[in-house]
Amino acid sequence: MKNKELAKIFNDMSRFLRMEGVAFKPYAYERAAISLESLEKEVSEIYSKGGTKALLEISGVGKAIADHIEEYLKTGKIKVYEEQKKKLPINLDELTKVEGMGAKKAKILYEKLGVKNIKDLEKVVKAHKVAPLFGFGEKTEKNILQGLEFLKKDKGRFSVGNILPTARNILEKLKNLKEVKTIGLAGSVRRRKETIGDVDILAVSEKPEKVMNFFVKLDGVEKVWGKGGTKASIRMKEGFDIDLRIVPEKSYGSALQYFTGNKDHNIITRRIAIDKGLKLSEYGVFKGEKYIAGKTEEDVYKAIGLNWMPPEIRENQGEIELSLKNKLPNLIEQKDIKGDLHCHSKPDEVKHSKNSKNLIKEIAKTAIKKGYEYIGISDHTKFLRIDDGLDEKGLLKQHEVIKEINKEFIKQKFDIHILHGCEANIMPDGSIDIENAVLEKLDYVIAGVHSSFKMSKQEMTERLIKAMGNPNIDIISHPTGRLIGKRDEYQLDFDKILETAKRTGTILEINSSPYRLDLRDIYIRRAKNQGVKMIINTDSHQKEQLGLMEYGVSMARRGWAEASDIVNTLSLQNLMKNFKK
DNA sequence: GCCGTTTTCGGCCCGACTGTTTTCAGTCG
Repeated sequence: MKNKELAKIFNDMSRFLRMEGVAFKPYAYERAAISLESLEKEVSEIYSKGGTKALLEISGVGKAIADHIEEYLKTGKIKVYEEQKKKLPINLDELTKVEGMGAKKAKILYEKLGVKNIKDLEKVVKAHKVAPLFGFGEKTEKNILQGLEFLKKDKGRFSVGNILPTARNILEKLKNLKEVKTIGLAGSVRRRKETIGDVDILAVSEKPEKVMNFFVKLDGVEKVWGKGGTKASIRMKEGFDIDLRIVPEKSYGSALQYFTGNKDHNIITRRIAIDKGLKLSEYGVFKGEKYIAGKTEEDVYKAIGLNWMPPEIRENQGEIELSLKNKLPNLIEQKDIKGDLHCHSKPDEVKHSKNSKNLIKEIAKTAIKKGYEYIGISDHTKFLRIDDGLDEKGLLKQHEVIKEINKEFIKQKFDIHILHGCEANIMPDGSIDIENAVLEKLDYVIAGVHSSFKMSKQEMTERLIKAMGNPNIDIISHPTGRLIGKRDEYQLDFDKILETAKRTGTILEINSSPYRLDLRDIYIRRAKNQGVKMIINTDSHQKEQLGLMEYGVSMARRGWAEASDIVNTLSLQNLMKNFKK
């Protein structure tokens, strides 16, 4: 993990240098940081095997930075960095999160007003001490204040599950304008990041003013940040921003390429262009003044010697290297999914109502519409009293109900098979809240942690390892327990979890709920690399939520998963082979 | 500070927009 620590330090050093007005050096540190972040090997390992000479092999690392790395590995500190921090003891990470605050402004505010962090910033802004400063003004002060309030309200980022439907809606409205020739989403929404800062939309139009005027007057616009000839930016009442850019038709592909990739991906692609004697910008690929490509993304990547790659992986995590070698993964797609095994019905109906079949039938019919081959009902179990968890008796009764529905469906020629499972609870000691004798009778069993989240890393790891050792537990639901923006993942030795999953043949869930998205991308990639099987489920509590599958699939794609890594891409028969009994 | 089919010096990703200025710096993506 030294790679990450060093990357952060070099990023900080880069920003310090930028604040001092030093030219070009910041780039060098930034590049080294990017390089370290995407390095596959541990830098400490590289150093222990080959010394500073081996460090020089890392791209972006030269003599000075190699020395810094060596110093850090030996002493845990880098002297010049510590000195920089002493000279300017400000929390840059925090301050630059405020919209409109960059490194230079932060430095001035520290020197003139002693601002070290967000709290200080709020104080001086509210006391109107900022506006009179040279280079600042009334508007800047007001913008900083708004930026601060925005950060407080929702931490500045929104769940992709909240953003995507609104974004699609607006896209549709713009698409209907006759002045709009082509339009599409870019940015982190297109990459399907779990949280989105703002939405980027790109369009081609010969009458940009008309499109812009329509855009800033859309329903739900709270504020217009700015509107120029080719770019406009609005704040929606829901609290997030949307940027619209109008580009020439021959630049649509290059603009899409540029506004989709994350920063690192773009820096690298532009550097690759330079190495080939070309220039890549949002306007196209150029050789000198001459336009070479830009109309489509495919053209752009091809012009600089790369293969087109799916937006979800454009994060400089090795995709560029693989693209050069023609070895990009064949990512899983929504159409590969053959069923959803984490669907809740209303256990209450099973216990009390005579019509307990109805909801399960509705869920199954929704699944048929989605083209699924199977659907799994997996309700909570008895420990979760608040969610009407089923006890052993209830589960057995539900099992009979589902058997009957399957028989009815066969008669009526409904083309789906309903599997019966449950989502049992993993108790703090790793035991399960339902007797094995009953679990055995079900088609499959999901188990998850729904209580005591604050255990030590060792305890929580042992808790899960014990559950995975249970021969009746097939799937671990939402394995890290995080709730996006609300609750951190619990402490877990994920390497040990992967090792155990592999050894015991336990499947890890990719939970599609936009509030969970758990496993997240980086864990999916690690699971894939270890050969651990995964399943993408919706955890739906209403039949409409079966549609959340797309978020799970996107997360899986961000984790580089292919269909072969995900068991619910298999036919029913082959799926069953992945269960323990 | 780093790098090299423009290779040991000279360039580094790049353009739009805002707010402050009065020709441009800072920020963003």
